[in-house]
Amino acid sequence: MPPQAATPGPRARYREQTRAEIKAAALAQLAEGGTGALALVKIAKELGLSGPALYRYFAGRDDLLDALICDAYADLAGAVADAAATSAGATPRSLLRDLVRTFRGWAVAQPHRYLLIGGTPVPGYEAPPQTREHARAVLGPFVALLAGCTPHPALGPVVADLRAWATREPGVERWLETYLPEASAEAAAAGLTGAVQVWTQVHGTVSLEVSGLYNGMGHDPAALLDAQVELLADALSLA
Amino acid sequence: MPPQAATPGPRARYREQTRAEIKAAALAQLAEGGTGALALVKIAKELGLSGPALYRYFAGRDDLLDALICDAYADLAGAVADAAATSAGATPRSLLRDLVRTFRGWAVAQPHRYLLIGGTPVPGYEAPPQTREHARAVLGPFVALLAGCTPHPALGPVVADLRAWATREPGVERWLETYLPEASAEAAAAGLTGAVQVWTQVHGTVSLEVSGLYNGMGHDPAALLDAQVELLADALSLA
DNA sequence: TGTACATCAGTGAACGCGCGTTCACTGATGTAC
DNA sequence: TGTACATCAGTGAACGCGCGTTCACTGATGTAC
Repeated sequence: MPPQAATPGPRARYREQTRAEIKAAALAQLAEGGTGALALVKIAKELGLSGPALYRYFAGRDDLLDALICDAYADLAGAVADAAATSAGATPRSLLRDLVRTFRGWAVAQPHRYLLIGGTPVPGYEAPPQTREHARAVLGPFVALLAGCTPHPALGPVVADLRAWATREPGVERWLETYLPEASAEAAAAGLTGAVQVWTQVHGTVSLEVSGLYNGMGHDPAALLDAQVELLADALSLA
Repeated sequence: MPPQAATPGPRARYREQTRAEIKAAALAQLAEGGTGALALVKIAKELGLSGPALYRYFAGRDDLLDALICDAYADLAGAVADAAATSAGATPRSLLRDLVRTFRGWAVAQPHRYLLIGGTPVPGYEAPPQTREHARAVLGPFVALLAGCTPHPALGPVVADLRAWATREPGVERWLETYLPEASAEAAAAGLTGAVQVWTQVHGTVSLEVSGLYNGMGHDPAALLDAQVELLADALSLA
Protein backbone atom coordinates (compact mmCIF):
# COMPACT_ATOMS: atom_id res chain seq x y z
CA MET A 1 0.00 0.00 0.00
CA PRO A 2 1.59 3.29 -1.04
CA PRO A 3 2.05 5.86 1.75
CA GLN A 4 -0.41 8.32 0.22
CA ALA A 5 -1.57 8.82 -3.34
CA ALA A 6 -1.17 12.56 -2.70
CA THR A 7 2.58 12.46 -3.35
CA PRO A 8 2.96 12.92 -7.11
CA GLY A 9 5.79 10.46 -7.62
CA PRO A 10 8.94 11.09 -9.63
CA ARG A 11 7.38 10.31 -12.97
CA ALA A 12 4.55 12.80 -12.55
CA ARG A 13 6.97 15.45 -11.40
CA TYR A 14 9.19 14.94 -14.41
CA ARG A 15 6.14 15.08 -16.59
CA GLU A 16 5.07 18.43 -15.17
CA GLN A 17 8.59 19.75 -15.64
CA THR A 18 8.65 18.82 -19.31
CA ARG A 19 5.25 20.37 -19.81
CA ALA A 20 6.63 23.56 -18.33
CA GLU A 21 9.66 23.45 -20.63
CA ILE A 22 7.42 23.02 -23.64
CA LYS A 23 5.32 25.98 -22.61
CA ALA A 24 8.41 28.08 -22.04
CA ALA A 25 9.70 27.28 -25.51
CA ALA A 26 6.29 28.07 -26.95
CA LEU A 27 6.26 31.44 -25.22
CA ALA A 28 9.69 32.21 -26.60
CA GLN A 29 8.36 31.56 -30.09
CA LEU A 30 5.33 33.73 -29.46
CA ALA A 31 7.58 36.52 -28.28
CA GLU A 32 9.50 36.40 -31.53
CA GLY A 33 6.95 35.75 -34.21
CA GLY A 34 3.47 36.06 -32.79
CA THR A 35 0.74 33.47 -32.76
CA GLY A 36 1.42 32.33 -36.28
CA ALA A 37 4.96 31.34 -35.41
CA LEU A 38 3.93 28.78 -32.85
CA ALA A 39 4.92 25.44 -34.40
CA LEU A 40 5.01 22.18 -32.51
CA VAL A 41 7.86 20.80 -34.60
CA LYS A 42 10.08 23.77 -33.89
CA ILE A 43 9.35 23.57 -30.18
CA ALA A 44 10.31 19.91 -30.15
CA LYS A 45 13.55 20.61 -31.97
CA GLU A 46 14.42 23.33 -29.52
CA LEU A 47 14.01 20.93 -26.63
CA GLY A 48 16.07 18.26 -28.31
CA LEU A 49 12.97 16.15 -28.76
CA SER A 50 11.60 14.86 -31.97
CA GLY A 51 8.25 15.87 -33.31
CA PRO A 52 5.57 13.55 -32.07
CA ALA A 53 7.00 13.40 -28.56
CA LEU A 54 5.03 16.52 -27.72
CA TYR A 55 1.81 14.61 -28.14
CA ARG A 56 2.64 12.88 -24.87
CA TYR A 57 2.15 16.25 -23.16
CA PHE A 58 -0.42 18.11 -25.19
CA ALA A 59 -3.24 16.82 -27.31
CA GLY A 60 -2.27 19.17 -30.12
CA ARG A 61 -1.57 22.71 -31.08
CA ASP A 62 -4.87 24.04 -29.80
CA ASP A 63 -4.44 22.28 -26.48
CA LEU A 64 -1.07 23.93 -26.02
CA LEU A 65 -2.55 27.31 -26.87
CA ASP A 66 -5.31 26.72 -24.34
CA ALA A 67 -2.74 26.05 -21.66
CA LEU A 68 -0.76 29.16 -22.52
CA ILE A 69 -3.85 31.34 -22.42
CA CYS A 70 -5.02 29.89 -19.12
CA ASP A 71 -1.58 30.37 -17.64
CA ALA A 72 -1.42 33.96 -18.80
CA TYR A 73 -4.82 34.76 -17.33
CA ALA A 74 -3.98 33.06 -14.06
CA ASP A 75 -0.62 34.77 -13.89
CA LEU A 76 -2.02 38.21 -14.51
CA ALA A 77 -4.87 37.63 -12.11
CA GLY A 78 -2.37 36.48 -9.51
CA ALA A 79 -0.22 39.56 -9.99
CA VAL A 80 -3.20 41.84 -9.56
CA ALA A 81 -4.42 39.92 -6.52
CA ASP A 82 -0.95 40.08 -4.97
CA ALA A 83 -0.84 43.81 -5.48
CA ALA A 84 -4.23 44.14 -3.84
CA ALA A 85 -3.05 42.11 -0.87
CA THR A 86 0.18 44.07 -0.54
CA SER A 87 -1.51 47.45 -0.66
CA ALA A 88 -4.45 46.49 1.55
CA GLY A 89 -5.33 49.34 3.86
CA ALA A 90 -4.27 52.11 1.52
CA THR A 91 -6.78 54.65 0.26
CA PRO A 92 -8.95 53.45 -2.61
CA ARG A 93 -7.28 55.92 -4.93
CA SER A 94 -3.75 54.75 -4.28
CA LEU A 95 -4.89 51.13 -4.30
CA LEU A 96 -6.36 51.68 -7.73
CA ARG A 97 -3.08 53.22 -8.83
CA ASP A 98 -1.18 50.19 -7.58
CA LEU A 99 -3.48 47.75 -9.30
CA VAL A 100 -3.31 49.62 -12.58
CA ARG A 101 0.46 49.91 -12.43
CA THR A 102 0.73 46.22 -11.73
CA PHE A 103 -1.54 45.47 -14.66
CA ARG A 104 0.52 47.58 -17.03
CA GLY A 105 3.80 46.31 -15.63
CA TRP A 106 2.79 42.76 -16.26
CA ALA A 107 1.69 43.58 -19.81
CA VAL A 108 4.72 45.55 -20.96
CA ALA A 109 7.12 43.05 -19.39
CA GLN A 110 5.71 40.30 -21.61
CA PRO A 111 3.76 41.85 -24.46
CA HIS A 112 3.23 38.56 -26.25
CA ARG A 113 1.37 37.15 -23.28
CA TYR A 114 -0.81 40.22 -23.00
CA LEU A 115 -1.59 40.04 -26.67
CA LEU A 116 -2.49 36.41 -26.14
CA ILE A 117 -5.32 37.34 -23.82
CA GLY A 118 -6.10 40.89 -24.89
CA GLY A 119 -5.26 40.87 -28.55
CA THR A 120 -6.95 39.79 -31.72
CA PRO A 121 -8.69 36.46 -31.33
CA VAL A 122 -6.65 33.80 -33.09
CA PRO A 123 -8.13 32.76 -36.45
CA GLY A 124 -9.63 29.31 -36.40
CA TYR A 125 -9.00 28.94 -32.73
CA GLU A 126 -11.94 28.73 -30.39
CA ALA A 127 -11.13 30.09 -26.95
CA PRO A 128 -11.75 27.64 -24.13
CA PRO A 129 -15.01 28.21 -22.28
CA GLN A 130 -13.27 29.05 -19.01
CA THR A 131 -11.83 32.13 -20.66
CA ARG A 132 -14.64 34.34 -19.48
CA GLU A 133 -14.18 33.22 -15.92
CA HIS A 134 -10.48 33.86 -16.14
CA ALA A 135 -11.06 37.35 -17.47
CA ARG A 136 -13.41 38.02 -14.60
CA ALA A 137 -10.79 36.82 -12.14
CA VAL A 138 -8.45 39.54 -13.37
CA LEU A 139 -11.16 42.11 -12.79
CA GLY A 140 -12.02 40.68 -9.38
CA PRO A 141 -9.76 42.85 -7.23
CA PHE A 142 -10.94 45.89 -9.12
CA VAL A 143 -14.60 45.18 -8.41
CA ALA A 144 -13.78 44.48 -4.79
CA LEU A 145 -11.93 47.74 -4.51
CA LEU A 146 -14.61 49.74 -6.27
CA ALA A 147 -17.63 48.22 -4.58
CA GLY A 148 -19.71 50.99 -3.16
CA CYS A 149 -18.01 53.76 -5.07
CA THR A 150 -20.07 56.54 -6.65
CA PRO A 151 -19.65 56.48 -10.42
CA HIS A 152 -20.30 59.62 -12.39
CA PRO A 153 -24.04 59.64 -13.10
CA ALA A 154 -23.50 59.55 -16.86
CA LEU A 155 -21.99 56.07 -16.60
CA GLY A 156 -25.19 54.49 -15.38
CA PRO A 157 -25.22 50.89 -14.33
CA VAL A 158 -23.17 48.67 -16.58
CA VAL A 159 -25.43 45.76 -15.78
CA ALA A 160 -28.98 46.86 -15.24
CA ASP A 161 -30.20 43.71 -13.56
CA LEU A 162 -27.33 42.16 -11.69
CA ARG A 163 -29.31 39.21 -10.42
CA ALA A 164 -30.61 38.29 -13.84
CA TRP A 165 -27.12 38.44 -15.26
CA ALA A 166 -25.70 36.28 -12.47
CA THR A 167 -28.22 33.53 -13.11
CA ARG A 168 -27.93 33.73 -16.88
CA GLU A 169 -24.13 33.66 -17.10
CA PRO A 170 -22.53 30.61 -15.48
CA GLY A 171 -19.79 31.29 -12.98
CA VAL A 172 -20.88 34.81 -12.15
CA GLU A 173 -22.61 33.74 -8.97
CA ARG A 174 -19.44 32.31 -7.48
CA TRP A 175 -17.42 35.24 -8.75
CA LEU A 176 -19.67 37.72 -6.98
CA GLU A 177 -19.48 35.71 -3.78
CA THR A 178 -15.70 35.69 -3.95
CA TYR A 179 -15.08 39.36 -4.56
CA LEU A 180 -18.23 40.99 -3.22
CA PRO A 181 -19.17 38.71 -0.34
CA GLU A 182 -21.19 41.20 1.66
CA ALA A 183 -21.96 44.00 -0.76
CA SER A 184 -25.46 45.31 -1.29
CA ALA A 185 -26.93 45.20 -4.76
CA GLU A 186 -26.23 48.89 -5.20
CA ALA A 187 -22.66 48.63 -4.02
CA ALA A 188 -22.06 45.64 -6.28
CA ALA A 189 -23.49 47.45 -9.30
CA ALA A 190 -21.28 50.44 -8.59
CA GLY A 191 -18.21 48.24 -8.27
CA LEU A 192 -18.96 46.48 -11.51
CA THR A 193 -19.55 49.72 -13.32
CA GLY A 194 -16.32 51.16 -12.03
CA ALA A 195 -14.35 48.06 -12.89
CA VAL A 196 -15.59 48.03 -16.47
CA GLN A 197 -14.78 51.70 -16.82
CA VAL A 198 -11.27 51.15 -15.47
CA TRP A 199 -10.86 48.09 -17.65
CA THR A 200 -11.71 49.88 -20.89
CA GLN A 201 -9.39 52.75 -20.14
CA VAL A 202 -6.46 50.64 -19.01
CA HIS A 203 -6.83 48.16 -21.81
CA GLY A 204 -6.94 50.98 -24.32
CA THR A 205 -3.78 52.59 -23.09
CA VAL A 206 -1.88 49.38 -22.47
CA SER A 207 -2.85 47.64 -25.67
CA LEU A 208 -1.90 50.63 -27.77
CA GLU A 209 1.46 50.68 -26.06
CA VAL A 210 2.00 46.95 -26.34
CA SER A 211 1.03 46.86 -30.00
CA GLY A 212 3.57 49.54 -30.75
CA LEU A 213 0.96 51.97 -32.02
CA TYR A 214 2.39 54.71 -29.84
CA ASN A 215 5.61 54.79 -31.79
CA GLY A 216 4.60 57.71 -33.89
CA MET A 217 3.20 59.84 -31.11
CA GLY A 218 6.17 60.23 -28.81
CA HIS A 219 5.02 60.35 -25.20
CA ASP A 220 5.48 58.52 -21.92
CA PRO A 221 2.90 55.74 -21.55
CA ALA A 222 3.46 55.20 -17.84
CA ALA A 223 2.89 58.85 -17.03
CA LEU A 224 -0.19 58.94 -19.21
CA LEU A 225 -1.65 55.94 -17.45
CA ASP A 226 -0.95 57.45 -14.04
CA ALA A 227 -2.81 60.56 -15.09
CA GLN A 228 -5.68 58.46 -16.32
CA VAL A 229 -5.87 56.78 -12.94
CA GLU A 230 -6.52 60.18 -11.41
CA LEU A 231 -9.25 60.87 -13.92
CA LEU A 232 -10.80 57.50 -13.24
CA ALA A 233 -10.61 58.01 -9.49
CA ASP A 234 -12.37 61.35 -9.93
CA ALA A 235 -15.04 59.86 -12.16
CA LEU A 236 -15.68 57.19 -9.53
CA SER A 237 -15.44 59.61 -6.58
CA LEU A 238 -12.66 57.68 -4.87
CA ALA A 239 -11.15 59.09 -1.70
CA MET B 1 -1.29 62.11 -80.26
CA PRO B 2 -3.71 60.84 -77.60
CA PRO B 3 -6.26 63.37 -76.32
CA GLN B 4 -4.77 63.51 -72.83
CA ALA B 5 -2.68 60.97 -70.91
CA ALA B 6 -4.89 61.89 -67.95
CA THR B 7 -7.70 59.65 -69.16
CA PRO B 8 -6.94 56.20 -67.76
CA GLY B 9 -7.89 54.15 -70.79
CA PRO B 10 -10.04 51.01 -70.70
CA ARG B 11 -7.19 48.68 -69.80
CA ALA B 12 -6.17 50.67 -66.75
CA ARG B 13 -9.76 50.93 -65.64
CA TYR B 14 -10.28 47.19 -65.93
CA ARG B 15 -7.07 46.68 -64.03
CA GLU B 16 -8.25 48.85 -61.15
CA GLN B 17 -11.54 47.02 -61.09
CA THR B 18 -9.86 43.65 -60.78
CA ARG B 19 -7.62 44.96 -58.03
CA ALA B 20 -10.74 46.05 -56.19
CA GLU B 21 -12.35 42.64 -56.63
CA ILE B 22 -9.26 40.95 -55.26
CA LYS B 23 -9.26 43.20 -52.25
CA ALA B 24 -12.94 42.56 -51.67
CA ALA B 25 -12.41 38.81 -51.73
CA ALA B 26 -9.46 39.20 -49.37
CA LEU B 27 -11.60 41.18 -46.95
CA ALA B 28 -14.26 38.51 -47.05
CA GLN B 29 -11.65 35.95 -46.05
CA LEU B 30 -10.38 38.16 -43.27
CA ALA B 31 -13.90 38.54 -41.98
CA GLU B 32 -14.25 34.80 -41.73
CA GLY B 33 -10.91 33.52 -40.60
CA GLY B 34 -8.72 36.39 -39.54
CA THR B 35 -5.33 37.32 -40.85
CA GLY B 36 -4.13 33.75 -40.95
CA ALA B 37 -6.87 32.77 -43.36
CA LEU B 38 -5.79 35.18 -46.08
CA ALA B 39 -4.51 32.92 -48.86
CA LEU B 40 -3.77 34.09 -52.37
CA VAL B 41 -4.72 30.79 -53.92
CA LYS B 42 -8.14 30.80 -52.31
CA ILE B 43 -8.76 34.37 -53.39
CA ALA B 44 -7.89 33.47 -56.94
CA LYS B 45 -10.20 30.50 -56.91
CA GLU B 46 -13.03 32.62 -55.60
CA LEU B 47 -12.63 35.05 -58.49
CA GLY B 48 -12.50 32.27 -61.06
CA LEU B 49 -8.85 33.02 -61.65
CA SER B 50 -6.01 30.63 -61.30
CA GLY B 51 -3.23 31.14 -58.80
CA PRO B 52 -0.43 33.13 -60.33
CA ALA B 53 -2.80 35.55 -62.04
CA LEU B 54 -2.91 37.60 -58.85
CA TYR B 55 0.75 38.43 -59.25
CA ARG B 56 -0.27 40.70 -62.10
CA TYR B 57 -2.02 42.87 -59.52
CA PHE B 58 -0.08 42.49 -56.31
CA ALA B 59 3.58 41.75 -55.77
CA GLY B 60 2.69 39.15 -53.17
CA ARG B 61 0.85 38.45 -50.00
CA ASP B 62 2.49 41.26 -48.07
CA ASP B 63 1.76 43.75 -50.81
CA LEU B 64 -1.91 42.82 -50.68
CA LEU B 65 -1.95 43.20 -46.92
CA ASP B 66 -0.32 46.59 -47.27
CA ALA B 67 -3.06 47.70 -49.60
CA LEU B 68 -5.80 46.44 -47.29
CA ILE B 69 -4.31 48.21 -44.30
CA CYS B 70 -3.85 51.45 -46.18
CA ASP B 71 -7.42 51.25 -47.44
CA ALA B 72 -8.76 50.63 -43.97
CA TYR B 73 -6.90 53.57 -42.52
CA ALA B 74 -7.97 55.84 -45.34
CA ASP B 75 -11.55 54.67 -45.07
CA LEU B 76 -11.76 55.22 -41.34
CA ALA B 77 -10.01 58.56 -41.60
CA GLY B 78 -12.47 59.55 -44.31
CA ALA B 79 -15.44 58.55 -42.22
CA VAL B 80 -14.20 60.59 -39.29
CA ALA B 81 -13.41 63.57 -41.51
CA ASP B 82 -16.88 63.39 -43.07
CA ALA B 83 -18.47 63.36 -39.66
CA ALA B 84 -16.44 66.39 -38.69
CA ALA B 85 -17.54 68.21 -41.82
CA THR B 86 -21.18 67.29 -41.34
CA SER B 87 -21.29 68.38 -37.73
CA ALA B 88 -19.25 71.55 -38.22
CA GLY B 89 -20.66 74.36 -36.12
CA ALA B 90 -21.93 72.17 -33.32
CA THR B 91 -20.61 72.52 -29.81
CA PRO B 92 -17.26 70.82 -29.19
CA ARG B 93 -18.94 68.35 -26.88
CA SER B 94 -21.52 67.18 -29.36
CA LEU B 95 -18.94 67.21 -32.15
CA LEU B 96 -16.77 64.91 -30.06
CA ARG B 97 -19.74 62.66 -29.52
CA ASP B 98 -20.37 62.51 -33.26
CA LEU B 99 -16.77 61.72 -34.06
CA VAL B 100 -16.58 59.00 -31.44
CA ARG B 101 -19.84 57.45 -32.55
CA THR B 102 -18.64 57.47 -36.13
CA PHE B 103 -15.41 55.81 -35.08
CA ARG B 104 -17.20 53.08 -33.20
CA GLY B 105 -19.80 52.66 -35.91
CA TRP B 106 -17.11 52.08 -38.51
CA ALA B 107 -15.35 49.57 -36.28
CA VAL B 108 -18.31 47.45 -35.27
CA ALA B 109 -19.69 47.41 -38.80
CA GLN B 110 -16.50 45.74 -40.03
CA PRO B 111 -14.59 44.32 -37.09
CA HIS B 112 -12.01 42.56 -39.25
CA ARG B 113 -10.91 45.85 -40.75
CA TYR B 114 -10.65 47.47 -37.36
CA LEU B 115 -8.60 44.57 -36.10
CA LEU B 116 -6.41 44.98 -39.16
CA ILE B 117 -5.34 48.42 -38.07
CA GLY B 118 -5.94 48.32 -34.34
CA GLY B 119 -5.30 44.72 -33.47
CA THR B 120 -2.30 42.58 -32.84
CA PRO B 121 0.49 43.27 -35.30
CA VAL B 122 0.67 40.43 -37.80
CA PRO B 123 3.55 38.02 -37.15
CA GLY B 124 6.33 38.32 -39.65
CA TYR B 125 4.70 41.22 -41.35
CA GLU B 126 6.36 44.60 -41.22
CA ALA B 127 3.85 47.40 -41.39
CA PRO B 128 4.43 49.84 -44.24
CA PRO B 129 6.16 53.04 -43.16
CA GLN B 130 3.19 55.22 -44.06
CA THR B 131 1.21 53.50 -41.34
CA ARG B 132 2.07 56.09 -38.77
CA GLU B 133 0.95 58.88 -41.01
CA HIS B 134 -2.30 57.09 -41.68
CA ALA B 135 -2.92 56.63 -37.99
CA ARG B 136 -2.33 60.31 -37.47
CA ALA B 137 -4.80 61.11 -40.21
CA VAL B 138 -7.52 59.33 -38.26
CA LEU B 139 -6.68 61.41 -35.21
CA GLY B 140 -6.55 64.61 -37.25
CA PRO B 141 -10.14 65.76 -36.82
CA PHE B 142 -9.90 65.03 -33.11
CA VAL B 143 -6.84 67.24 -32.66
CA ALA B 144 -8.46 69.95 -34.70
CA LEU B 145 -11.56 69.78 -32.57
CA LEU B 146 -9.66 69.72 -29.30
CA ALA B 147 -7.10 72.39 -30.10
CA GLY B 148 -7.15 74.94 -27.37
CA CYS B 149 -9.14 72.84 -24.93
CA THR B 150 -8.16 72.74 -21.27
CA PRO B 151 -7.15 69.22 -20.29
CA HIS B 152 -7.32 68.19 -16.67
CA PRO B 153 -4.02 69.28 -15.12
CA ALA B 154 -3.07 65.71 -14.21
CA LEU B 155 -2.84 64.80 -17.88
CA GLY B 156 0.07 67.14 -18.53
CA PRO B 157 1.36 67.63 -22.05
CA VAL B 158 1.49 64.42 -24.02
CA VAL B 159 4.37 65.77 -26.06
CA ALA B 160 6.59 68.00 -23.97
CA ASP B 161 8.42 69.64 -26.85
CA LEU B 162 6.10 69.77 -29.81
CA ARG B 163 8.61 71.42 -32.13
CA ALA B 164 11.33 68.88 -31.41
CA TRP B 165 8.89 66.06 -32.06
CA ALA B 166 7.73 67.59 -35.32
CA THR B 167 11.25 67.80 -36.67
CA ARG B 168 12.26 64.37 -35.42
CA GLU B 169 9.28 62.47 -36.73
CA PRO B 170 8.78 62.75 -40.49
CA GLY B 171 5.34 63.78 -41.64
CA VAL B 172 4.33 65.46 -38.42
CA GLU B 173 5.11 68.92 -39.74
CA ARG B 174 2.65 68.58 -42.58
CA TRP B 175 0.11 66.92 -40.32
CA LEU B 176 0.19 69.82 -37.90
CA GLU B 177 -0.20 72.29 -40.75
CA THR B 178 -3.22 70.42 -42.03
CA TYR B 179 -5.17 70.08 -38.83
CA LEU B 180 -3.81 72.92 -36.70
CA PRO B 181 -3.04 75.60 -39.27
CA GLU B 182 -3.22 78.60 -36.99
CA ALA B 183 -3.00 77.17 -33.50
CA SER B 184 -0.57 78.47 -30.93
CA ALA B 185 1.93 76.06 -29.43
CA GLU B 186 -0.16 75.81 -26.28
CA ALA B 187 -3.39 75.21 -28.14
CA ALA B 188 -1.72 72.57 -30.29
CA ALA B 189 -0.30 70.79 -27.26
CA ALA B 190 -3.71 70.79 -25.62
CA GLY B 191 -5.32 69.41 -28.75
CA LEU B 192 -2.77 66.63 -29.02
CA THR B 193 -3.11 65.74 -25.38
CA GLY B 194 -6.86 65.60 -25.64
CA ALA B 195 -6.75 63.54 -28.81
CA VAL B 196 -4.47 60.94 -27.28
CA GLN B 197 -6.66 60.75 -24.22
CA VAL B 198 -9.74 60.26 -26.37
CA TRP B 199 -7.92 57.75 -28.52
CA THR B 200 -6.88 55.51 -25.63
CA GLN B 201 -10.37 55.51 -24.17
CA VAL B 202 -12.18 54.89 -27.42
CA HIS B 203 -9.75 52.27 -28.61
CA GLY B 204 -10.05 50.50 -25.29
CA THR B 205 -13.81 50.33 -25.37
CA VAL B 206 -14.12 49.61 -29.08
CA SER B 207 -11.39 46.99 -29.26
CA LEU B 208 -12.78 45.10 -26.30
CA GLU B 209 -16.16 45.10 -28.00
CA VAL B 210 -14.81 44.12 -31.40
CA SER B 211 -12.66 41.33 -29.98
CA GLY B 212 -15.69 39.87 -28.30
CA LEU B 213 -14.21 40.24 -24.83
CA TYR B 214 -17.38 41.87 -23.60
CA ASN B 215 -19.38 38.73 -24.07
CA GLY B 216 -19.13 37.69 -20.47
CA MET B 217 -19.94 41.05 -18.96
CA GLY B 218 -23.34 41.77 -20.39
CA HIS B 219 -23.76 45.47 -21.00
CA ASP B 220 -24.48 47.91 -23.79
CA PRO B 221 -21.25 49.05 -25.46
CA ALA B 222 -22.77 52.00 -27.28
CA ALA B 223 -24.27 53.45 -24.12
CA LEU B 224 -21.02 52.93 -22.26
CA LEU B 225 -19.09 54.76 -24.94
CA ASP B 226 -21.55 57.65 -24.92
CA ALA B 227 -21.08 57.97 -21.19
CA GLN B 228 -17.34 57.92 -21.64
CA VAL B 229 -17.62 60.77 -24.11
CA GLU B 230 -19.20 62.86 -21.36
CA LEU B 231 -16.38 61.99 -19.00
CA LEU B 232 -13.82 62.85 -21.65
CA ALA B 233 -15.54 66.13 -22.43
CA ASP B 234 -15.46 66.97 -18.74
CA ALA B 235 -11.81 66.03 -18.40
CA LEU B 236 -11.01 68.30 -21.34
CA SER B 237 -13.36 71.10 -20.23
CA LEU B 238 -15.36 71.09 -23.45
CA ALA B 239 -18.31 73.40 -23.76
C1' DT C 1 15.91 -9.00 -2.45
C1' DG C 2 14.86 -10.53 -6.97
C1' DT C 3 12.05 -11.35 -10.80
C1' DA C 4 7.93 -10.53 -14.18
C1' DC C 5 5.09 -7.33 -15.80
C1' DA C 6 2.88 -2.85 -16.87
C1' DT C 7 3.45 1.78 -17.86
C1' DC C 8 4.96 5.37 -20.43
C1' DA C 9 8.58 8.67 -22.69
C1' DG C 10 10.46 9.01 -26.92
C1' DT C 11 11.73 7.67 -31.97
C1' DG C 12 11.66 7.48 -37.16
C1' DA C 13 9.17 7.12 -41.07
C1' DA C 14 5.51 8.60 -43.41
C1' DC C 15 1.09 10.91 -45.08
C1' DG C 16 -1.40 14.70 -46.68
C1' DC C 17 -2.24 19.35 -46.82
C1' DG C 18 -2.18 24.12 -48.32
C1' DC C 19 0.53 27.58 -49.26
C1' DG C 20 3.69 31.29 -51.78
C1' DT C 21 6.06 31.78 -55.68
C1' DT C 22 8.49 30.95 -60.31
C1' DC C 23 8.52 29.91 -65.14
C1' DA C 24 7.66 29.42 -69.91
C1' DC C 25 3.73 29.82 -72.50
C1' DT C 26 -0.77 31.35 -75.06
C1' DG C 27 -4.05 34.45 -76.60
C1' DA C 28 -6.49 38.65 -76.61
C1' DT C 29 -6.38 43.62 -76.58
C1' DG C 30 -4.78 47.95 -77.66
C1' DT C 31 -1.42 51.05 -80.49
C1' DA C 32 1.46 53.01 -84.29
C1' DC C 33 2.13 53.72 -88.80
C1' DT D 1 -8.97 51.71 -92.97
C1' DG D 2 -5.88 48.00 -92.56
C1' DT D 3 -1.85 45.74 -91.12
C1' DA D 4 2.30 44.69 -87.87
C1' DC D 5 3.74 44.96 -83.58
C1' DA D 6 3.90 45.57 -78.53
C1' DT D 7 1.67 45.07 -74.35
C1' DC D 8 -0.31 42.58 -70.94
C1' DA D 9 -3.96 39.39 -68.62
C1' DG D 10 -4.16 34.82 -67.64
C1' DT D 11 -2.80 29.63 -67.68
C1' DG D 12 -0.86 25.10 -66.21
C1' DA D 13 2.69 22.69 -64.40
C1' DA D 14 5.87 22.51 -61.06
C1' DC D 15 9.01 23.36 -56.96
C1' DG D 16 9.87 23.56 -52.20
C1' DC D 17 8.48 24.40 -47.80
C1' DG D 18 6.82 23.70 -43.13
C1' DC D 19 3.36 22.10 -40.79
C1' DG D 20 0.00 18.93 -37.81
C1' DT D 21 -0.80 14.50 -36.98
C1' DT D 22 -0.76 9.19 -37.10
C1' DC D 23 1.41 4.80 -36.53
C1' DA D 24 4.02 0.92 -35.16
C1' DC D 25 7.96 0.49 -32.59
C1' DT D 26 11.87 0.47 -28.86
C1' DG D 27 13.72 0.99 -24.51
C1' DA D 28 13.82 2.63 -19.96
C1' DT D 29 11.49 3.30 -15.62
C1' DG D 30 8.60 2.16 -12.00
C1' DT D 31 5.47 -1.47 -9.57
C1' DA D 32 3.61 -5.91 -7.65
C1' DC D 33 4.38 -10.12 -5.83
